[in-house]
Amino acid sequence: MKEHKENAVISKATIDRLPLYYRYLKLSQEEGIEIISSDELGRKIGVTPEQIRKDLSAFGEFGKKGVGYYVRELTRNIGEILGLNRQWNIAIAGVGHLGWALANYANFSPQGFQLQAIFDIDPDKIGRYINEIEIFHIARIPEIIAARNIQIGIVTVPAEYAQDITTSYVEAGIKGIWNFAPIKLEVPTTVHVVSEDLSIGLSSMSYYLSRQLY
Amino acid sequence: MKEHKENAVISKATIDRLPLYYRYLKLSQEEGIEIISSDELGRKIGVTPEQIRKDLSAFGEFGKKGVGYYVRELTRNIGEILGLNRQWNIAIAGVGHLGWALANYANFSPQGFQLQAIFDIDPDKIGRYINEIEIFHIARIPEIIAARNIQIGIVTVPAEYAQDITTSYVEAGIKGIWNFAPIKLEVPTTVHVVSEDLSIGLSSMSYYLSRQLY
DNA sequence: TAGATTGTTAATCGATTAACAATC
DNA sequence: TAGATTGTTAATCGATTAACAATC
Repeated sequence: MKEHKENAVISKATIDRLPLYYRYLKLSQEEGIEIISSDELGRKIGVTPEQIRKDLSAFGEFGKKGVGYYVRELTRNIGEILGLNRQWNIAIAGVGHLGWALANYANFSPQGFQLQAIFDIDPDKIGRYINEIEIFHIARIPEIIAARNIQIGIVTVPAEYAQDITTSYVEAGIKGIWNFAPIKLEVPTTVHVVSEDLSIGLSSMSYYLSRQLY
Repeated sequence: MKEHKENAVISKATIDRLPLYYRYLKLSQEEGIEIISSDELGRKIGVTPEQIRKDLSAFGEFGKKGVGYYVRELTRNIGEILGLNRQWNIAIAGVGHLGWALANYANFSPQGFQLQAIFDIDPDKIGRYINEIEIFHIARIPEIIAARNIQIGIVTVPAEYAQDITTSYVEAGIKGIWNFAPIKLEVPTTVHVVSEDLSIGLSSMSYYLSRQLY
């Protein structure tokens, strides 16, 4: 197999599609499928085969001409590219409805994301457990983040507290923020922020439905 | 004021930024701010001023040269563009952790999104209420969607049931699907799907952190 | 060998950024 | 008037699609 092209700059669009490929490949692997073509994969996840081949080619040559991709091998390769072959320790700040839902999200662990701590400010919640993970007061963010080697912090606090929590996270050494608050977070360039702005989806839906409905 | 440019094709990127503008403008309005420049707005939400002006220019001329935008007027205009000046009736299918969180999401109603029904298959949940909204058996989707004039259906069922629920929704007359299941849904072209694929954010984060961390 | 499918280059498409005239 | 800021056109940048040689 060829070497990865380590120094090329990869587009964000490509990176956002890799998890899609990975997920479907893993499913195929579990179903015992050994080979898949870019055409087949593309049809299943809604991406053109050219796009898939282009995306993958940024990292190396994973397929066999005239044959397709070996599912097990490609899965392993994409997993490696995405850094999913290691454990990431994560924390949640804010046990509202959404934080609670995320704390219960089983989807984390299979991919190496391990919830290690939960933070809130409500005295009634502190000391309780969600799925065996303890809820701590937010004042303990510095201590716990460091002690448990947590790299990723989830922000599910109300918008008005989101920046403060983020700052605490960053000062505690967090390297990635998964933000669900509907504001733009200020972080140093060394910290990576992924924002899930849920209300945007609904509003854009409203736009399209308005135009189409009558 | 000038006429809107009704027949131009607007990019999806533009539409996805409008809710961002709208939200910040609404906040500004509540704070009593009367005028805002594209520069100021852009700084606050992390979009370049040129981009904002370009986006808005697709719909009309909403600003005053040398002055900026009247907050109240621009808010109203964007709200109109997005179709937020009317009520949208929505339903949720799947009362797992995420469905439950969304059912409790207060963010809906202020923008005219009104939760009208919840569906699940679990006999223990049927007949119960979340925030005064009743949980019905999914078999009643056709009846309830029609009776309550529900236009938008949320999908928070497990992946393996997501397509069936979607099909039920569509056959019942739903025009928009807000999908949280990690699969590609098949719908007629007349139905608009917005997907929130939460696990992608975490995986792409893993990619960036891997590259940066050591 | 013939058919299938990859990997990659070139062409196209679309979105962002720069620049600036218009004008408040 | 001078300074500020919009709206828009042109230039640039980036991402997708098309095409096809390579090869299994």
